[in-house]
Amino acid sequence: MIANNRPDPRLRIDAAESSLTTPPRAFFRRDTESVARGLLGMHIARRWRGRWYGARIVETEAYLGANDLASHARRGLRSARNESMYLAGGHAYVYFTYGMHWCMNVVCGQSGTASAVLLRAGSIVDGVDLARSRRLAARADFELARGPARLCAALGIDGSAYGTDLLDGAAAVTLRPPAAPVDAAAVRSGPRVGVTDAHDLPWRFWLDGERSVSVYRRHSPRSR
DNA sequence: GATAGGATGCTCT
DNA sequence: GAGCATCCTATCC
Repeated sequence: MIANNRPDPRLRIDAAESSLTTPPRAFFRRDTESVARGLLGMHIARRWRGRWYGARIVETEAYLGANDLASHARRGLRSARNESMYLAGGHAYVYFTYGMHWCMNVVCGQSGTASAVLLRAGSIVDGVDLARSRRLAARADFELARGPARLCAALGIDGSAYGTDLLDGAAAVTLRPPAAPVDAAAVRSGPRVGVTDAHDLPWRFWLDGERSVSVYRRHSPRSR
């Protein structure tokens, strides 16, 4: 474990170097919306077979826990599936959905609360060749991690990352601060994608102009 | 380009 | 048993 409690604006990302730079724990103890905004521009780094590769986060969604009907922890629900949502801020909540897709959240708040931020999209900055090999259906590089399941697929993130401390620089999946400051004016917000309940709340955030931001589609009930 | 429908299995009610 | 924090492909314009 590394000392993560000292914010350092000089931190820079270099995937070729060590894994010793992660955001401070205090960053994730704030309110969910602030964390969702602040995650934009950060990098999610994945270590695989001794090599680091990763993506710059360009789109997030805030899920506020017990009082958010769209959250997996709505009404205080606690189960084996969402147990990691109740860990301290900075851990990973990974879930399997639609019978085939993995999606990853960054837990926020204090231990015992269940708010989280879904990583909806990223642009691959390291290991594009590896991401391409995992995402053969992608026609262009900006499509490699456009969408929460695609992001996980491109980086090879699955249930093995469940509960990972993303601020542990030695973990297989870690967070890194932005390589360059993010212009607050470039951050946009709007309704969340694909949720059935509370779909009009503007808790989705993205970086304006990024091609990897996913296409907004409001949830529509499906027949089987 | 936009849209509709199928795939797939886990989770909750 | 119904629904799902999704993605891919085919089809239509």
